[in-house]
Amino acid sequence: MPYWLMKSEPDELSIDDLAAAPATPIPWFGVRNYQARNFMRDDMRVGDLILFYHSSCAEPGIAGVVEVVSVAYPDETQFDTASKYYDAKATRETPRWFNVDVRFVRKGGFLPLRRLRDCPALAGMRLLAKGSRLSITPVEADEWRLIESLTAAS
DNA sequence: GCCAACGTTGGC
DNA sequence: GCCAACGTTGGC
Repeated sequence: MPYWLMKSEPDELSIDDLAAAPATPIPWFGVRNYQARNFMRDDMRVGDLILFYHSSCAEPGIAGVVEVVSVAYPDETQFDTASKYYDAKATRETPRWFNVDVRFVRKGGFLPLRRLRDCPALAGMRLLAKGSRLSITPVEADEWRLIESLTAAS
């Protein structure tokens, strides 16, 4: 079972927002990076688990877990001229951008980025790679297990 | 607000 | 296809 990490700015969508409507599938719209899109479109499967990461905020870090509940389908916002995610080059015949739906699984003990960096066994995480800005990254099974244990202990 | 790093665009 | 310019991300 593959594991992932997805970044969200808590001002836009936080773990508490998700926890407030736990059964609701949330379309992960607005991804406008080809690598991140390809992960969703080509590699994500229903049931995959995702670390939910708070970025661009006072305390960045892992805030919880969500799961994939639909395979990827065309991101509706690319067709919406009123959306900031509108893409004039996308058409319904040849959509450019895709999103999966996710659903809340749990809110964990908050695991700050600073603590991830302190952990030698996590040094290889894609998230921590120098200059990495990808909003969706794969997580190795051993990284996932370690993060689970750190989260449980915090 | 700063700035390093990266991705995309577009002229040539 | 190259690459400079520009825009964005995201920690600090």
